[in-house]
Amino acid sequence: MTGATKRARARRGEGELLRAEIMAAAEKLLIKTGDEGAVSIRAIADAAGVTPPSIYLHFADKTELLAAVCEARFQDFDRYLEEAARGVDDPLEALRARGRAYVRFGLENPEHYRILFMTRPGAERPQRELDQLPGMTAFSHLVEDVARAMDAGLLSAGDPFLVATGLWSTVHGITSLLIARPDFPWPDHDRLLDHMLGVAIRGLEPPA
Amino acid sequence: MTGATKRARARRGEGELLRAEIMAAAEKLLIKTGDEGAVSIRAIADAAGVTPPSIYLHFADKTELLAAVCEARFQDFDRYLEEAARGVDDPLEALRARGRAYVRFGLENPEHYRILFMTRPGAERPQRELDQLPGMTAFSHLVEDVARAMDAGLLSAGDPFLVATGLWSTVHGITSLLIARPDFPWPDHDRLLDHMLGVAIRGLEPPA
DNA sequence: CCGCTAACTTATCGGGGTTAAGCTAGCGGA
DNA sequence: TCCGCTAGCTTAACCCCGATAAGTTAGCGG
Repeated sequence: MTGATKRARARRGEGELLRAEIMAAAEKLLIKTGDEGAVSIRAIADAAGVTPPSIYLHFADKTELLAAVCEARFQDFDRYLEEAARGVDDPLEALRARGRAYVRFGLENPEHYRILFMTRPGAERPQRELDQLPGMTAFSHLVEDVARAMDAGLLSAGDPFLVATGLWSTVHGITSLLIARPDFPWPDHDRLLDHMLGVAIRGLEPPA
Repeated sequence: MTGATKRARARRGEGELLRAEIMAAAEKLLIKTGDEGAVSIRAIADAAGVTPPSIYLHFADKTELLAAVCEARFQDFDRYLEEAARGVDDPLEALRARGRAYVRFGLENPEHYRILFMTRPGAERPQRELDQLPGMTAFSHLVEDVARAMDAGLLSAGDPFLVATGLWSTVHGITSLLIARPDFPWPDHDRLLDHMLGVAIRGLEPPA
């Protein structure tokens, strides 16, 4: 099954064009099949109208390709969360909006989410600089928001990094479980999420 | 690299012996390598002193084998959690102990945990009966504990199933993130976990 | 001693990631 | 105009994988 017509060779100096076309083909396959396993080097090459070894002219190996695809998608992540929190005055409501957006984004891009946040980075992926980690700017914004809420006295004072890490773990927990175990008899997703966000924020509020 | 000496054929009527030996070999490989990808049918067969097709006399396919291995390990799960909660009088402290034990078990069996709770069940694994899901008895015990704490007035009244699901998501969140993203600059694990359990329980307590 | 069958093995298929080596279009220069 | 060089690919191959069809062998019942 040859997917695309054979691609014409790029002109001199435009070899990088193929890189983008490979990523686009991989992205399309990843979304269409929703299964990392179905996104093979051969299938990607076929969809891009190219032979498999061509891919290695632009990516060291398959994991690097998939990482590039997922990270590209997750560059929208921070923007998406900021958008959701924008215009929400109450800092606690902003945190809630951010959490809801996080889960929504994960469920709308389940395979990207799975690859980035639910698989162990093999020994191949070297230790990356902290601020290079995908989603790190989004996390920084979360820490800032938590700190703001603490300063405003809406959350009890404490370590903003610790609290933000806990909130991240919480929204990741529900996101990843919904992705990994769709067969579980989940309560209504919004009801569960609102419950969890309510519990988390109530647990963080200063004692009355 | 031939791993084990060639295994002697089982005697008549004892064919089931091989099933256990295959699972033992797979379990050993899974723990030693810590990588599902390294646990190939061929490697398992080699370690068991058998040829690859023999495995298919006892398991329909590879996922069934790995599922059997992981579920066997997780039969200890419920016992492990109950043990941790036993003898703790305060129901809230019992919940805490249960949560801590959950995370500990996951981190002690990361690859088992990953396979069972961090991968999408493919279309191959059919919808299982609810009470056949691995870890389901452990979850039932959690629901009961939550209901008891509500009855005792230690948690505000509500839907025990919803609350238990939220607690599960919370401990799963920290467990799975610690497994999937060891490169993140985590706070001390115990500190983070205690913080999260504290927040969750405080958020569930009846208003003072 | 024969035959049946449980408990395997041999041989093979199609597909995967990856690499070494070859080909070719087209630009720079003479 | 033609040559050579090299960017941008392809051809061919290797070794691994999961899985299956068909064959073999050991040992018990008669």
